[in-house]
Amino acid sequence: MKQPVPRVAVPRLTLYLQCLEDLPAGMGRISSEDLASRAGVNSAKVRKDLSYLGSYGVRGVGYDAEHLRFQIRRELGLTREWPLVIVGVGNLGRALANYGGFHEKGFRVVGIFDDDPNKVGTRVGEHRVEPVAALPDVVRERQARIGVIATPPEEAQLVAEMLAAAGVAAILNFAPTVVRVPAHVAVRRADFSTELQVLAFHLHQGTAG
Amino acid sequence: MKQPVPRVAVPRLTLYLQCLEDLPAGMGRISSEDLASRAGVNSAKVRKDLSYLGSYGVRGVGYDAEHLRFQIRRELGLTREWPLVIVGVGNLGRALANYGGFHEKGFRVVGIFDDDPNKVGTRVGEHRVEPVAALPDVVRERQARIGVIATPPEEAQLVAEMLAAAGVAAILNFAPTVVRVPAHVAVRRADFSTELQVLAFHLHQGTAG
DNA sequence: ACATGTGAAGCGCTTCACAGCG
DNA sequence: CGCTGTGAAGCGCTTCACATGT
Repeated sequence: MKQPVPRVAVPRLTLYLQCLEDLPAGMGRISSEDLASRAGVNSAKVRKDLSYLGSYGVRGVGYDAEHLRFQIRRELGLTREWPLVIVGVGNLGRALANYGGFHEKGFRVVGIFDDDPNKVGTRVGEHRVEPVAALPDVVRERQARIGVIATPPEEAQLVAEMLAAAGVAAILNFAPTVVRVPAHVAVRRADFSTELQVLAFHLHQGTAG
Repeated sequence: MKQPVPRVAVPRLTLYLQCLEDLPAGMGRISSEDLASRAGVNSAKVRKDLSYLGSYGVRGVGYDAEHLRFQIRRELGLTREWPLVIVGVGNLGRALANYGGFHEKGFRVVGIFDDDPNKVGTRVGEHRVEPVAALPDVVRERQARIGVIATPPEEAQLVAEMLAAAGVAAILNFAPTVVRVPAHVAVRRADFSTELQVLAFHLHQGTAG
């Protein structure tokens, strides 16, 4: 029967979701085998992961692609819209703010902040940059649940504390440093150099045993 | 005795490395307990992870911070420099190219590419943007081992194939799509929306059971 | 006295292999 | 017949708890 989703299955569900959205138009159904090969995992894992959502496949046939998309989105909590704020308007902050897929993926930018007077008041995407001092009020008023840190590393800890104090429940930290926040706030690192270093390790293993 | 590093320990080693680099100046040694609390894991895990490198701690005392940094870097293969190329000069590509920590972290940008004629020839960081058509030759000549995809999703698959054909051994894909490459090429996704969706799931769980 | 290093137990995820069902 | 859904076995990682060493 329907069991709770294991921690490690969550990123895989987002992966399947991405694969389903990249599917050629007119592909109404898909087998676990096909989805597995697109996602780069084995089919038993796909079936097991999908079984955590419920029994939405048809034996002998496969899964209805659109229905499956909806069920994954439902399980991940993406059938509502999560308000988020972005702090830091460098190239990275701009790249994030201009990301086109927010609505489609279940998110909405409700504020973007920087302390550079040359940036405050300018437009980025559909938003006007506000001073960091305005962050606490904005987070509360617009009910932001997620804060994205796109500042230089020196400012990341302070921003994390402001976000936590203002009441966000989760932080995505792009700065190459480790921030400490109260236990009730979830933090994920999205660090470029971590990713590169993991790849370097694989290459290193390949060459040096 | 010294065992091979488990897959899942690799990102944690990079995390410890980051914590060690953020240490207050003049902190010559550190205990597993202290490092664990900075990294947000438990101390037994730190000790176990560090034991994969060898026995570099002193019982009753702790670890020499600088020596430990070096040993982690050695194990990850960061005592050499890995040449990489960046494809796509949008805000994201620029953010990546301007990342200041490449040399310190063990990487070197040897080329940056885009197909927009308005961008080719312009400078980004210390590099001049080259046309994507030049990618295969540049990768070969400058021995790039890693390719970073910072293009729109529509172009990601083609770029991935070019990188693989040109001989990179690893790809870091920032585009929100899944790319397929020959099995001998390692791929990591670094997708903004995946990270947000994982956080959304945690928030969703917290509120809805 | 104190913190590391580590066998061993415990736990959760992966994979297998096939029963179940359209 | 074909593909899903799933108990059960297998595997690898985490955590414990203490022997080890300074």
